[in-house]
Amino acid sequence: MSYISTGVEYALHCLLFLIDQPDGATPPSTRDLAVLQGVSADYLAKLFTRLQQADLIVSREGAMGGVRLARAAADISVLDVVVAIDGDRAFFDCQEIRGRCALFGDAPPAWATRGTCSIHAVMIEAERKAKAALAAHSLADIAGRVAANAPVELGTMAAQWLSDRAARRKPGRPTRPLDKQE
Amino acid sequence: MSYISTGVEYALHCLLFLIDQPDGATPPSTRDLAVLQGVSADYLAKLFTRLQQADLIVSREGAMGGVRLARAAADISVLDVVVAIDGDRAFFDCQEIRGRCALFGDAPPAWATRGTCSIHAVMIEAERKAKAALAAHSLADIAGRVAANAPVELGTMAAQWLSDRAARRKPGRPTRPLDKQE
DNA sequence: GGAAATCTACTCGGATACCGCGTGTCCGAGTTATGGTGG
DNA sequence: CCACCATAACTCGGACACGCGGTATCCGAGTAGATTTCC
Repeated sequence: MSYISTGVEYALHCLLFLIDQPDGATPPSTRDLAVLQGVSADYLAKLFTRLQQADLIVSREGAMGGVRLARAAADISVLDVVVAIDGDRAFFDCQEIRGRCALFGDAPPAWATRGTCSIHAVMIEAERKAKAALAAHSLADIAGRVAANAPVELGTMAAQWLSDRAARRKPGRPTRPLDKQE
Repeated sequence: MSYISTGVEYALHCLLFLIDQPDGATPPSTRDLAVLQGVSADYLAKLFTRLQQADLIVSREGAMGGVRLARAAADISVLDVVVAIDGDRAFFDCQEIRGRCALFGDAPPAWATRGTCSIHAVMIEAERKAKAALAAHSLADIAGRVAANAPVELGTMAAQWLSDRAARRKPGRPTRPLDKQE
């Protein structure tokens, strides 16, 4: 399976649309974002709770609630999102095979299990290189590259779509008496 | 799950013991290696067929057969082993979410799906960094680092163990007539 | 003494079982804004 | 006019179903060396 889950992909795509949201307006809901991206709303909601626990977003509960970036897009790295969604799962989990070597019988000598396994060390180094690459890109960076390849009206189109969708929410409309319904 | 399977770990540990095997002697069998490492023999055999398909080892079939490195340990990188065992599986498989965006309706415009996804590009870069790190280490490098942390007699102990084990193989001893059994 | 038969120990590859985990769904609980209702 | 209530739209989090793929086991087929047997 791939190292980076599709959950991370969903989250990143959605987070890009949270950039440049006006501060006062009602924030987009996770359902709005899910429909916008064509992904499962329930699943995305679960992903966003993890983003919230990692302090990448702040959420407002209740009607007219929603979600917004916790800090500037330039201060959220791709690695932040990966760790928030997938946890800091290991690139490679060492089974400590060196201790099981038949040369040692049942009791491996101390020098055999001291320090980190030489093979493991290589994997750790590769993992660090990969994570450094992920940490080097922020949400703002990616958004800039997306904008460079898209027509200028994309930003306003997205903002319009989200605000339309927010305006369509109608909390607290009790079911009208039947005689007054149209 | 982790990106690098435990199969790679098994293979690497075993390959280290194939370094410095004398050329003329009977090569170690995969079962020998499995016992030496305390690992499932059947599973390891399956792994070694993949190493053979990747031309990292050469195998000799039949009795007194076995396995040996196909080239110098300095010319086999960790990445070679990873690719041979796990295949070149993707770090991240892009679902092309950008094409599903509700802004586009059913027909995403050409500019939206042209080139590689900006998010995917970041992942590809991280993957290349990781693979470069894996490619930078050879079997010989690792063996050198293992030897540096172990007593000097480790090498001869391992060679002794393997040649003892090879000597114990007794192909072609037919079951003796009952009257001659002890 | 040499050829054939026999037996053992390999590699190779397919079939299959097990199981953890990523993906996705469903639902109840708690929270909050809105609109209607009654005093 | 104001307090209250019902309702809708959220977030949060647990429970659970499903399927894929890594790990592991088993077994038959083919191959090759060693030993015995037989001519």
